[in-house]
Amino acid sequence: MNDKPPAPERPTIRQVADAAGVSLGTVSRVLNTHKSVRPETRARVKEAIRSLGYEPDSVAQSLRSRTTRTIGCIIRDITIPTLASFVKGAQDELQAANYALMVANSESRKDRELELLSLFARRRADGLILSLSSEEDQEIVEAVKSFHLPVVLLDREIPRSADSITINHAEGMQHAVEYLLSLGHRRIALITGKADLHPGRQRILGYHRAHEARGMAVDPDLLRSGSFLAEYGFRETSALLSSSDPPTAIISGGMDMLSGVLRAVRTHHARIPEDVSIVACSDCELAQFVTPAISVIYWDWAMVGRFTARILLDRLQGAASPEVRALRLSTELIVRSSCGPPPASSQTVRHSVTEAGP
Amino acid sequence: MNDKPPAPERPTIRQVADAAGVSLGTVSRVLNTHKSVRPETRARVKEAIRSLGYEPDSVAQSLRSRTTRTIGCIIRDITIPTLASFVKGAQDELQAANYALMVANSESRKDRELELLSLFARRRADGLILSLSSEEDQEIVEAVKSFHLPVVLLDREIPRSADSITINHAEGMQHAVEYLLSLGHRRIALITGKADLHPGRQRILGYHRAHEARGMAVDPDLLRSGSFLAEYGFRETSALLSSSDPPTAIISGGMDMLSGVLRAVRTHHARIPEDVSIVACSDCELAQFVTPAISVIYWDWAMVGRFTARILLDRLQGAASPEVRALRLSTELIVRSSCGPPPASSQTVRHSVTEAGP
DNA sequence: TTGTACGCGTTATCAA
DNA sequence: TTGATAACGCGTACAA
Repeated sequence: MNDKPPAPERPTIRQVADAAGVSLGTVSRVLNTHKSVRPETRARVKEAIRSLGYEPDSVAQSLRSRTTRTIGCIIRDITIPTLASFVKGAQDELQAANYALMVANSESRKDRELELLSLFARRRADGLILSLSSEEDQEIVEAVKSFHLPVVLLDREIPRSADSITINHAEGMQHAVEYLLSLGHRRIALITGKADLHPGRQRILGYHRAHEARGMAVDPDLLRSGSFLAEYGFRETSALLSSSDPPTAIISGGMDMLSGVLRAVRTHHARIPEDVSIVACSDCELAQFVTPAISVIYWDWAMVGRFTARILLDRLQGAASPEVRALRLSTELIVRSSCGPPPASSQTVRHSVTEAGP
Repeated sequence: MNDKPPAPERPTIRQVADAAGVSLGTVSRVLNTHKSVRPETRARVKEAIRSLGYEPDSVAQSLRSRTTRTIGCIIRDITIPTLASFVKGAQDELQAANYALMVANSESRKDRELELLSLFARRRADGLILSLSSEEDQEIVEAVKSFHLPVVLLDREIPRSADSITINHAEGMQHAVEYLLSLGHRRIALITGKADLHPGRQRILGYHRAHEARGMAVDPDLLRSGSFLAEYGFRETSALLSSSDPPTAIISGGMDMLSGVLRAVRTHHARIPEDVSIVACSDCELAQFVTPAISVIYWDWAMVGRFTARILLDRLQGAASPEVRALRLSTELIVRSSCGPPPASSQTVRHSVTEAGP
């Protein structure tokens, strides 16, 4: 019966059936716990499974079930510590539900994103977690919409087209600016990404709100909105610090921008917080262990990951309402030692500039 | 012929064939560039493919080809920045060769590792990158050996059973210790993992070699070999600093241990490098941006990732010799500001202790 | 050069 | 309760 000389390969359900002296259908029923199997045969089949070390081939299962139990995830760069935390959180949750996560780095490049999107399509991912470089680019938005799969956008919003989980950057930024204002700062710089992406847009919003709440005008020169990269943080911090009327506080408005900002501060031999106060967006080892420790707008990235996975799993298990879900997570201001009152010398300068505002 | 009412799904090769008015075999030949296709029909098929937006289903391909173009990777924790760099490097290389990488965190737990190993088996990974928690545990070693797949061990060695890429920690450590000795230090502590794992074992070896080369005995109390975790670094650093005869230099012998060591140093209000010199193993943002910047034993993790992928790809493409390959990467000592001469007060103490050695 | 038919390992339907 | 059989989508001998 079992005449297969060159078969050192993995056993199939067929071989288990032969070994147990039953049909392949019966083995399948045992595996999937269909009750209609006599206990006696069930035991015999289980024994055969054990002795052969049989494990179902998930590729074949996928072909049949039209489901891969695989989630695709496109992020900027897994090397960014906060994103790694996110990935881990999502992965833990997904793995517990027997799903695998496949992560890919886009480097924020549109071509890579489109490529990866089609990669995940070919690989028949069951769902997608996306943190794309644009919320508006038609090609990308169309590509996302064309997926008839559960998609969760991470810190992005494409209204009415996909579930999303976002951070309340506006609120967090407003609190941070209010805090700096309360310390006496009147020239607070914000360096962040462009307003065409949720995080940049919301941070700018919060920045404005905090000023408005005090009836203060915003000096547009203090608002640097171009990129989230550390390199941009370095460049703009350098420019700000060497300007004729430098800020007394700088907010590093990107999750991995802080190193660039700190590098510039050191290059300019500015002391923190004596010469300039610093606040960063999202916590990291660097912010905690640098001296002085940097105050941050905090949220739990791993939890965001778990939530994201939950949303996805709910959709996949049909346990979700048909409407688009949009979760928004609050932030918390963690005060450390990087903020103090503005240097006394800036007091006079301050006024002349507030007047020079728009 | 094409009576499939509810078919808003992805087109199959079948539908492409119908659309082009050829048989399904011909479409397959076009897709796989089998030359024996008349240019005219080839064009017609390509047009059909384009207009239907057809993409081959890689699940079905996998079932046929018995290959998934997927590599499994088990590491301790993707959250460790250095490992994230490794993963990224490997991923870049693999993606270029049209392979996908599936990463899973083991938290160094044996049960998780076995579980993940069997997960990757079920999912029919084509190859594995493993950085396991043990090189000796029989159950694990057997599980690894039982895979008839290309496997590359990351910074681990199981002789004669799988390719491996390791870091020359012994050499790196020896240089680091020699450097500290040359600064005048005579009581240099090393905190690292157990000797049952390559990195710990090799670091301890290098530590001993550097002492031997100077004819110096090693005070066993200065060698703390228990774990690579930051928490262990914190504990042992605390213990060392509050001992009656503290070290004048401490080597943080784990890729993500530094934060723990630094935390302990600060808790004890010790100044770096005035009171204690510090060297870390493997570079990271933290080491670079903390003040003073920490000297490190450096190697390029992303390159290790790319090499690892290369080894794997060579095997998968049959372009590798049958013998087991064992690549070993050199390290480089990056001197920053965390090391200086030992404090003068330690001079007298030093001698009494060298004599008290084993 | 092109079409047909089979098999990859499952699950599910339908008879027995 | 169980066994035979038809898909799932693709690649490939083999036949035409």
